Amino acid sequence: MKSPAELTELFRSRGLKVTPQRQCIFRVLYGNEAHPTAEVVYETAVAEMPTLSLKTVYQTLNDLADMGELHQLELGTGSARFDANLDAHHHLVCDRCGQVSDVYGDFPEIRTGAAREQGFRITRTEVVFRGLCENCQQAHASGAPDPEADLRYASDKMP
Amino acid sequence: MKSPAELTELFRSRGLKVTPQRQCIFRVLYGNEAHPTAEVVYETAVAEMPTLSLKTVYQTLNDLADMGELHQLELGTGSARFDANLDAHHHLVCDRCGQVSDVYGDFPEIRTGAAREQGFRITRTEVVFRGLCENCQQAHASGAPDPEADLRYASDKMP
DNA sequence: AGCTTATCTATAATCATTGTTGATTGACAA
DNA sequence: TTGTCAATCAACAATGATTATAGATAAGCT
Repeated sequence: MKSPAELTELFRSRGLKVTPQRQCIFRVLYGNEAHPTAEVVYETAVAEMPTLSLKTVYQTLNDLADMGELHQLELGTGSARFDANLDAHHHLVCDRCGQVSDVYGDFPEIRTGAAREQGFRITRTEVVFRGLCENCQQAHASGAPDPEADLRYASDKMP
Repeated sequence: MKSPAELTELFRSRGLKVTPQRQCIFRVLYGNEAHPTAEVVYETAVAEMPTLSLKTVYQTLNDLADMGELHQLELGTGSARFDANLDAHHHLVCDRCGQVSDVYGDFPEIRTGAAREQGFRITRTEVVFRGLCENCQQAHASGAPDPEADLRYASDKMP
């Protein structure tokens, strides 16, 4: 995704105002590869700017997504996740903890095989791989008692 | 998906009771290729059985999904959609009206290409094609004034 | 610095879904 | 077929994610 400085330019050029709140959100997102939810972005940003509201986070994330500077992912993990990585890539989703990671790989056969299917005009193709991440495989193998545990889809804080 | 009679057997064999409400829901789902939301299943079923509650629909859909007799899809269209088609297939989603249709096609390269990625154990691979359906392409081309119109994600009634 | 207008916070509303509860109803066995 | 008990029903309330409303505030241009 673009740097905070570039996003500042972009917002100004579109007639949108650049507020400290928005800049704080830009900083949280920049280089973030954790696919955070709006809530997680809010928690991270509020540590730096305690008066920030969740609504502002939603608004800014939606603005960025509308401009194509951020991708919104709906992966069935309860809430939308935002992806600052704009390179062509796909996703790996853990069914147990909800962790999302990136998979690089171009699959030309999907595009050629399904092109112009049923009169549709296809603009994007998303591939989602689901299963268990390394940690959750171990937890499962070592007889973790409750696979429906509360940690399922626990908020994954970013580093 | 299994026929209402087979589902009746299956529920009994699992110790679940087969109520008229459940049978009504089985009938609504059988052969349904419209990927209905819970709300749409409810609206269809309630026409036949006016006392049915939405909660019962959710409960039965979840029971069927837990048994693997129905797939729950999270496609970012606002609410979960239920897919009675258990054959291996993927989905085409219209960004404008939310219509979902099936795409058959086996893409071996995505399995071989991404196998055992980053320590993950992959159990399912879903491919989602997004774009505009035939109707919405026309609406867009003919200068439909409001692409954010209310008909976006309108409930798609089934035949 | 002042004006205009977008944005901010806070609060409340909405939507999809799930939990709770008392009444009702299947399935099974006698 | 009828009694029994657990499962299910419907109505209501609660939850979690997201969005709308409105008055106060501040960005950006002049």
